[in-house]
Amino acid sequence: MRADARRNRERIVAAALDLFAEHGAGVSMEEIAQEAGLGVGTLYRHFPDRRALVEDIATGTLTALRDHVRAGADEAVSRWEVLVGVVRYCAGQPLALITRFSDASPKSETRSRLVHEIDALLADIVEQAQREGSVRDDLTPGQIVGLINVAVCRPGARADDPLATVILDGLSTASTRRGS
Amino acid sequence: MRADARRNRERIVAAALDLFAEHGAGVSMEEIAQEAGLGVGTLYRHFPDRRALVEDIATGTLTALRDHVRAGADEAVSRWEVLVGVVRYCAGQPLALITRFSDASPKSETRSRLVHEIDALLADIVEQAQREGSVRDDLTPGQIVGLINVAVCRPGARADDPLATVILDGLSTASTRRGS
Amino acid sequence: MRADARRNRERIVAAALDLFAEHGAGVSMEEIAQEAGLGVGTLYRHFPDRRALVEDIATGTLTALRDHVRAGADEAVSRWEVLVGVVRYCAGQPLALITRFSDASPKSETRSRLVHEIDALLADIVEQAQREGSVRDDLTPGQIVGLINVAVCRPGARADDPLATVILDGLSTASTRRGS
Amino acid sequence: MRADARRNRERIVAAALDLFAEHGAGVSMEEIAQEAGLGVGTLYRHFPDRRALVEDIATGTLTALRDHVRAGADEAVSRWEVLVGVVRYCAGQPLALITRFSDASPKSETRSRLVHEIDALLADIVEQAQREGSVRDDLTPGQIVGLINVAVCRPGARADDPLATVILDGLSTASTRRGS
DNA sequence: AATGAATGAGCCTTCATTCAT
DNA sequence: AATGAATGAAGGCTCATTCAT
Repeated sequence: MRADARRNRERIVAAALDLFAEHGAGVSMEEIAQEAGLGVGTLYRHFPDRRALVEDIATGTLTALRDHVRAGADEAVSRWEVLVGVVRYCAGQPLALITRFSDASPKSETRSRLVHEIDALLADIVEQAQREGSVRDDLTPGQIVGLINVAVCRPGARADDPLATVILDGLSTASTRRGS
Repeated sequence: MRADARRNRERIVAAALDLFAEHGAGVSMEEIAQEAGLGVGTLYRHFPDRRALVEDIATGTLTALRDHVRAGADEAVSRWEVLVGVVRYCAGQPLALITRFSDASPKSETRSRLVHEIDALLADIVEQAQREGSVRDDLTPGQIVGLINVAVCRPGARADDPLATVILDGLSTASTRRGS
Repeated sequence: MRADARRNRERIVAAALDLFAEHGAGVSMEEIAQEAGLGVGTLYRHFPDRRALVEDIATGTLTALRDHVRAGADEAVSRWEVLVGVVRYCAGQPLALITRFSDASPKSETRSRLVHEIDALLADIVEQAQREGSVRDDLTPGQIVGLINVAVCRPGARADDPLATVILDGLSTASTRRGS
Repeated sequence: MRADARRNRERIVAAALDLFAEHGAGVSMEEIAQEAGLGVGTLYRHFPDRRALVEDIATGTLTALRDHVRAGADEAVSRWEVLVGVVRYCAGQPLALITRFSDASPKSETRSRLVHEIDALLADIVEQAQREGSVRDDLTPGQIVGLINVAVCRPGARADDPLATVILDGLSTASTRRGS
């Protein structure tokens, strides 16, 4: 039964992820439970609170992102490729959630820490990319990380989002735009 | 009497604007009425519905923005200055509201129309700016408008927002960055 | 409408009093509202909380009792008559409430204070009664007050409750019982 | 296996007794099971119902009391001593339970029968005590039993409860109080 | 037989909306 | 026309009870 419980937990998270992504943070616990094919009680057995559920999803999403960035940082490819990989990864996720949630709940300690970790990792990568000459160096790494966040952490962001493309393109030194 | 009514309506809108900007979209009708110094009944005399109130605020904000952009377009200054003016104007508004509302309600016809109008006006200005040589032309006007929107229509955006600065700077041909 | 509101508040208290007395403290807010012929919302307009309602009832009942005891203390009759009057008064009330509530909620400051006030008033009266010779003096006033409380503050206590009679009788020096 | 089952049943009853006595009747089945070191399922194997559990506890407590009273009645000591023994016995039990439960559930047939049996036994003893001259005879045995119940069946009653002492003392003819 | 996960009715509470004054 | 009291649907959460393992 441990297996069953775990599966149910996963179902809940998946359902919540879907519903939040599609209908915003206003979705009711009942709806989430229903989408997961379970009773409310089960949902509350796994998460003591609505906040706990939201927190778990946000934390989970952010942790996965952090781990992805870390993994990317360790790969033996150019820093530029790493950055592009991160953007692509984010675009494949319903990261919109993170943005949406940040209004509602008072962002836990854990969540803030994760966000900072991710930003720090990204800033490192950007800095190295600047040194390797693939990213323009007239902006600070912090500014560039800000741009990446905006490009990627918006509701509705997608892999082929023109905005992401534009921003990435605008950061690259490889760009041959501009008469020059 | 008519004057009184108008004043009440304005008070309501102002109160709602303040509260939404400060405490998010969760504010109750009662709170809004109270902030306006009125009873709920009076609020409902002016707005049949919560949706109507929100819609009115969003529409009003967007209409003002459109008018501002139009007025800017008619001024005899460089298109670049017009763009900078638009960004500054937006930054002074609690435009965050627009973003916040866009999640909740299913954006009315009117609202979509206004957004399109604004984007079209901006695109025109951008195109002219590209012709006058003040904005880089390796991006389509549409892409650039997208960037401007992102820079400006986020919760918490401000006039001195580094991101806005960065994006504007990135769009300008005047920039001396990049060895060139 | 002020009048209406007041009447509704009174209806709520009366309904709660009835239901608590009859079915115990487990009665739901919905049931209370229904008994009062009102919607739940109205109940919550008058009492922010279940606790607030319970507290209000308990406090009201105890305040009335205290005032009654005080008034009795000021009357120019024998202290014995005052005691009998108090017992009769209590027996006419659904004082059972007080007892029942004392388990459930963590008895507020106000409530404790009222209980102490009442006990102190009664102890004074008892002491004077002992001096006037109408109450046996081989028990301390405190013990006697304890007996009175028990006689009177039980679920189901009534004016003609034999137990109250017995205890009063047992306290009186007038009793000619006991062969002597 | 049978032994195991019996032990579990006893654990459940003991746990419930403890928790009810300490935290009131609001304790959940889950908590009881946990206190007993068992799963809820096991609890429900032994008691089909919450009512069944409560009933069992009440019945058990009352049966034990009845047996104790019967045993006392058969002893070759003065009836007065028997009465004192009963009061002491009760005071050692969390008899408060009985009182608390009497509000909630509609007291079963069995329970009413036991209460009547006990009262009848006590009334007999009191009557004999009156004949033996140790208990005042200006009250009916029924009234005296009522007093004893009140002295003893209250939440928080203890062996050295001043009220019990006072009442017992008040019933005794041995008392030297009152000038006489 | 024991376990604890799942269930869902029911409770407390909030808030958009209506309506009597 | 303004007010704020009344309404009740709906949401979050608990807990007695059932059931799969």
